[in-house]
Amino acid sequence: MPELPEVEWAARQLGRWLVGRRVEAVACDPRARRLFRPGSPAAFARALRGARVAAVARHGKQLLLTLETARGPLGVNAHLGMTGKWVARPASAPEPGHARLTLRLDDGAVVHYSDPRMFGRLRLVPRARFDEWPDLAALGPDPLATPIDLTRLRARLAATRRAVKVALLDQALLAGVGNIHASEACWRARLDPRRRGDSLAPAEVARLARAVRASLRFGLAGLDRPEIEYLEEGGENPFHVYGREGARCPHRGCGGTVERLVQAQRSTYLCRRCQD
DNA sequence: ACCCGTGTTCGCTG
DNA sequence: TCAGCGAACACGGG
Repeated sequence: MPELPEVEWAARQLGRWLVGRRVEAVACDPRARRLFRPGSPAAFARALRGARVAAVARHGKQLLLTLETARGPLGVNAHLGMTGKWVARPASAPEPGHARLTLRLDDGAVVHYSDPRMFGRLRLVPRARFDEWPDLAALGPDPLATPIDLTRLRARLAATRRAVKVALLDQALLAGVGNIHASEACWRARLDPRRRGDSLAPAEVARLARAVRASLRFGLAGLDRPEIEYLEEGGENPFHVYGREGARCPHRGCGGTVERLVQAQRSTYLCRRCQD
């Protein structure tokens, strides 16, 4: 599920559901020990009970919740991993499958975090000092929130021998680009994803930066419709090359075929005819 | 049954 | 010292 557009969408939903609300009861799945850091699921539940949610923010794929507790501010850094999902339900509704965290709010609503594979994380950040948290400090700039600094991107790509598509997955380069949009951005920029980072000319870096932002905005536009209440699996593949092995390249007049290959243990989709 | 997966982290290697 | 690589994590879906 989660690429950066989905995480942005989750942040907006969480903002609507949680900000200004008090958490009256918390339940954590005791078997999901690896999800809650530091400490145990029970300790996490104790830390959140009675807190009021002051803000929900996002940087890259990291969600940042600021809570006010009796002992002062407390941060929660949430990451959806591969299969994490936040859902709001009426208190009377059955909880979703693989609910790992359940928050009962003072307005009667119930918000669940569900995550079958438990590759996500729910991390307590003391005093909500996100800027001092090492994992977050290591992230690069967020390409959905701010224009891409071309000088910085050029310098960082010039310093790596890795393939450009693999470099795009490095959250220290740009925070939030995942496997889908890395492929999509290379296709939009007509760049071969196997090109070494240090082989790109300045004009190619500029094309790539535009393509990254265009792909992310395109992804968000597909979600940002008021009638959507929950993100569901299935439906049409909204992407241009991702998951489209064997299809015609959608670039006008190209006539090539989308192919799949593997880079750094992840699928890459490309059209060899127009990406070079 | 078998293979695949929208992500991150850790340990090894050269 | 460090960039880069590959296994590991855990489970559902095709």
